[in-house]
Amino acid sequence: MFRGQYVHSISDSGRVSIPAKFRELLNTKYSSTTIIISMFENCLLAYPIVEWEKLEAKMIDLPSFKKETVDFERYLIGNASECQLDSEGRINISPVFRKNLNFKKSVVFVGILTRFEIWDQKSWQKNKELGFKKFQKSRDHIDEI
Amino acid sequence: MFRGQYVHSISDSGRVSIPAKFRELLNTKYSSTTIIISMFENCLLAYPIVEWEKLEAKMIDLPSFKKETVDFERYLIGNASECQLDSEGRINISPVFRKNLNFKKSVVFVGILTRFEIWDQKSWQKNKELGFKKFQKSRDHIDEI
DNA sequence: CAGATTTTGTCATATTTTGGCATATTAGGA
DNA sequence: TCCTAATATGCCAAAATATGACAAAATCTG
Repeated sequence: MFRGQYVHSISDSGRVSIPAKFRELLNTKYSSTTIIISMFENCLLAYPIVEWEKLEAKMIDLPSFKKETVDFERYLIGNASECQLDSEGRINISPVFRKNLNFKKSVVFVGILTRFEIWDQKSWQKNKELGFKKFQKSRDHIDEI
Repeated sequence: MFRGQYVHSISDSGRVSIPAKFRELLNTKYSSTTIIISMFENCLLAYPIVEWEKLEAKMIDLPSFKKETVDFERYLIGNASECQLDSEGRINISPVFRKNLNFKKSVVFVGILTRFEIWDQKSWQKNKELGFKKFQKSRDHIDEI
């Protein structure tokens, strides 16, 4: 499972290395270093190809013409792009993504079970206190755990 | 069961040894010295991998994109990291954790049944009086015991 | 098509993490 | 209270990791 936070620096050309722990998981559990990256709220969302395909399979079953489905799919699929890790475990993040999310010098990788997020470090910091408050609030709704 | 308090010192690189009593429990009851640590309010939360996976199994069934789920998982899993005790019974605590929780020289291990907490010694001292007040208040809400 | 610019692959190196040993410290028993 | 065994921790060498540099390849532009 993807877990934890890692801060990496990103080059001017948008190159960044994926945390070793995540690479290992891709190699062992997923036997593939191909990932799909798409936009999410203030961050990028990255899935191992296998997990992404599960997601697509579920999306295909959503009611095609429902407004919410169209909006959801257009955003998530429309922004998706496939990446291959290179021999050093790095990927390139396109100028479009970097511009939209304000990626500057450092980014934060955040592992969340079957996927991971990529944040600009400053945005992540800003979201931190908010994140904790949100967590506190969410706890009341997560009665099952 | 994890019980009791132990004060240990933490190296500049974030290395700290787990109390022998806890290690013994991991070996005997859990047959694994892999633990997951995550941030919680003012301290780290540590679970034997088996106990943690019970939590994750529940989390994986939550609706992935719902706001409450994202907030909850981003915080709890995003802050989690897997640790293998080394041959000397030590783990590393990442710079992110140490910074957030203000871990200085000494930390306190606090055993709580199926998990244990790790506090910065000073924060632990500070929270002591507060802790008693909170305990007093909580008593009225614990109906099951 | 030629030159300029960007992307990619490879190597080198600084930094961090890990493993193992040796010593200091603590706890428990006689 | 002292002795012994267990435990914690400092230290150093070895390995892994992140990232900067640069040349080769690919792509874009006029």
